[in-house]
Amino acid sequence: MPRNPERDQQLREQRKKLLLDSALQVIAKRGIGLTSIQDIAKAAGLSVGNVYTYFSSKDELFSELLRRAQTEYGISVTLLAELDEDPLLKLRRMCAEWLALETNWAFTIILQTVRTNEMVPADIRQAVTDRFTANLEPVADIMRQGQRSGQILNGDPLQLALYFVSLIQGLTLQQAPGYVIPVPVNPDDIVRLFEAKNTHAKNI
Amino acid sequence: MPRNPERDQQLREQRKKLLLDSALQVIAKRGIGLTSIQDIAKAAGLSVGNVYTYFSSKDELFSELLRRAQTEYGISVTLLAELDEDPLLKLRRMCAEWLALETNWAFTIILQTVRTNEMVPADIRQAVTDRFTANLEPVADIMRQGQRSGQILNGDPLQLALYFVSLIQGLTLQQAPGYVIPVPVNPDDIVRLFEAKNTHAKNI
Amino acid sequence: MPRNPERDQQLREQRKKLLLDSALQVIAKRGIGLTSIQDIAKAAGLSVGNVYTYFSSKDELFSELLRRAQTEYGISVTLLAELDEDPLLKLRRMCAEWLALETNWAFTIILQTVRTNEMVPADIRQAVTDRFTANLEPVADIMRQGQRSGQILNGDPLQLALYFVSLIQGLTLQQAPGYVIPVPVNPDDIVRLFEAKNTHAKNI
Amino acid sequence: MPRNPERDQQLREQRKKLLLDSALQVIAKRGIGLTSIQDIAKAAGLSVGNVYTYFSSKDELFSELLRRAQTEYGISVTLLAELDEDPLLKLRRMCAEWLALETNWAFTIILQTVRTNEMVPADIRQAVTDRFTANLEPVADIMRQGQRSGQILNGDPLQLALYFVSLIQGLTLQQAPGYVIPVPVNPDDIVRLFEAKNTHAKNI
DNA sequence: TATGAATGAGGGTTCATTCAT
DNA sequence: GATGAATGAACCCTCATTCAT
Repeated sequence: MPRNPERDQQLREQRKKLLLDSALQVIAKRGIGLTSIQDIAKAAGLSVGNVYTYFSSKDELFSELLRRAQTEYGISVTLLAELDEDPLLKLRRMCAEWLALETNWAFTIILQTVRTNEMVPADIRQAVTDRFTANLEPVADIMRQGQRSGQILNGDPLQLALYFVSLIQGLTLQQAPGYVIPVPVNPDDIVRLFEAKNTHAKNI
Repeated sequence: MPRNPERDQQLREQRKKLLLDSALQVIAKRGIGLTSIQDIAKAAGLSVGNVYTYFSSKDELFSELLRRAQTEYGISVTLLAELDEDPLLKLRRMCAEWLALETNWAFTIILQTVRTNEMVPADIRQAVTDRFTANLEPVADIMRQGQRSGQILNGDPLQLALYFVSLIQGLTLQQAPGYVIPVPVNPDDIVRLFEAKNTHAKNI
Repeated sequence: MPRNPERDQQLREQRKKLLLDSALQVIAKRGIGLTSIQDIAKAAGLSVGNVYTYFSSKDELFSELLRRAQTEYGISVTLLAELDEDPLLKLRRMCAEWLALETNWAFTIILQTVRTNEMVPADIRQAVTDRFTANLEPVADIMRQGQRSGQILNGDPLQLALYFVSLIQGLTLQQAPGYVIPVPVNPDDIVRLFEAKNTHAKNI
Repeated sequence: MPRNPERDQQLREQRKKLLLDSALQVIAKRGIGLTSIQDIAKAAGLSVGNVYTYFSSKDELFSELLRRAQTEYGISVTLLAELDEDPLLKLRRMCAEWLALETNWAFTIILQTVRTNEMVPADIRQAVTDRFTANLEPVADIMRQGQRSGQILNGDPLQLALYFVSLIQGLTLQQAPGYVIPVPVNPDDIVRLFEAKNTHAKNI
């Protein structure tokens, strides 16, 4: 199989993805502060020096990790919003999926770390914040859909979206592995907070 | 003004408080992982070595910082719960106060960081989690009060308390200084999520 | 000359040996308590951080240093014991060789320091003590050989070995470079202490 | 009781002695490397700063400690040498006393540390070595007495004294607390090494 | 490209010594 | 004199990054 620029580029992308996935795994286990390039390289089965072939710095790797995760999340929530389905069910699915994946926990931590850490370059912080804000839109859409059908509370849909996402993220952060708060968490109960007041009355 | 043991002790306490306050400021800016003893000492105007006159290690300082903040918060929310006042108003107050103080922002970040950071020793993490859980109780009490008067949603009060606190903390984390998400946050709207569905209808 | 794993391993071993030799030199001069990684690195012409590429900690380096020295000594004294030679001559040789080499002086100092220094972790101390005790055996063998031929004093051979080794080590310690005690030291005279009382003249 | 210069001087001497004794105790327990001014002060029930009222530096304290110990030892061994007693018995007593006191262990370690450590100022090292050499004299005297009575081996008495003292010190160093070499040590057996060859024959 | 040794800055911590009270 | 807080240098160790092979 002869080398060609296209195939090289493909391999490069594969390696980058491998490194990013490995990074997320390690961070999920060790926490962001204890994750070194060494750890990531080992988890990916590459050498330390080789990591720098694909990412110019640790910051760039983390930044790229966030970019991809946020983009993926944005796509997935946009698709969800566009589904022809009960809005409340959509919220429930978001909630359940988010709380289920352990990697989301790591991702949320990285997100917060980057957004609250002044050591992170301003442009990266800005980019992360912008994507976060943009990703509120599809959630706000779901809220709007629910409001139209009278299933979801009135009020600024963007605000509701922010509350919903903040609640989920807040809960995610409580789930530090091994130190769980002894209170059950239930997607249905969470979604219920956003249901319109007279839902039941109506139904009855 | 000659020295005496009492005055010495007083000065000691003052210095400890100064260091803890400085630490809070710095951590809020840099994040816990990047906050060095050097930073704290500089912020407090002391030498690095002198920090160890008051705290035997960085861990102890952080642990003490959290202990104090959580204890203070616990007392304040307990007092709030015991007030003879509209439960919804109590929630509103909690919410407003929490989102108003910048120190709460720093404190929330530290709290989350400690609970999610493997660099923090396990026993400290456990202690923090335990206090966090204990501090849910007064909030659950408020929920119970509201449920008895029909003002607050039915369901496990402890769970509702966890949701409420998580939501506030989640929102707090979004408020990174300088990179605010362009969505207004309103305590009344937040409390509304926890109101009983047919409150108004009933009352009317 | 391209790199390959074998050659890498070889270089690694060379570097380790270089570091251990440098450490021995420095410790001999400064004493174990005042020898820093910095000193060792400088003596070896390497950077401080690089030392940790080869040894995971200062303790491990010291421990390895002792392990090698004691193992080498054990082999050499075992070989000596097995020689087909006059036992008294064997003792004389041990004595002369030991007092002659300056590295033995350094080694003795380290040995004693480790065994008497609470800064050294307990397990390392135990290992050193165990090897020291084991290395008494070959010397005791020599004593037994001499006792069989009536050339060496009666009594517990292990005890005699301990006395012999302690005497040599005690003398070694007196030989601090530049501050020598003005008393001549003579291997023959030392060995004479262990000769049987009425050996030759009387028996013949 | 009014102050007067004489009494002040007395108190000063008492405090110095207290500090030196405390230092020896602590060193015997912790080892020289782990003994800090703080430890010594605490053991003596004084404050850290106050130690510097009596000794200008840690080095001076250690140096003074050695000076006193060596002087005391010198006096005691001189008295022993002048006793009208069997020379072999004298050696036996020296040996037994030396190996019995735990503080002698600490003292021997300090002695060796100072003599083999180039960080110690040259003049202190020289002084220690000189006193050590001087203290060999009384031991040599005992040897001479024994040689005159035919009880002790022939040869340079000073050399024999050095061997005897080195042997005792070597054995002392083996007795690191908690890591004892499993070989019994017996003063009688040690003295026997220095007995004249045909002692028994003669006696019989 | 791939490797991992090498570097150097920085972090936590200790401790002899000084100094204001 | 007595106290213990304050200082600053030094120590061990880690880790992002570079570089020779």
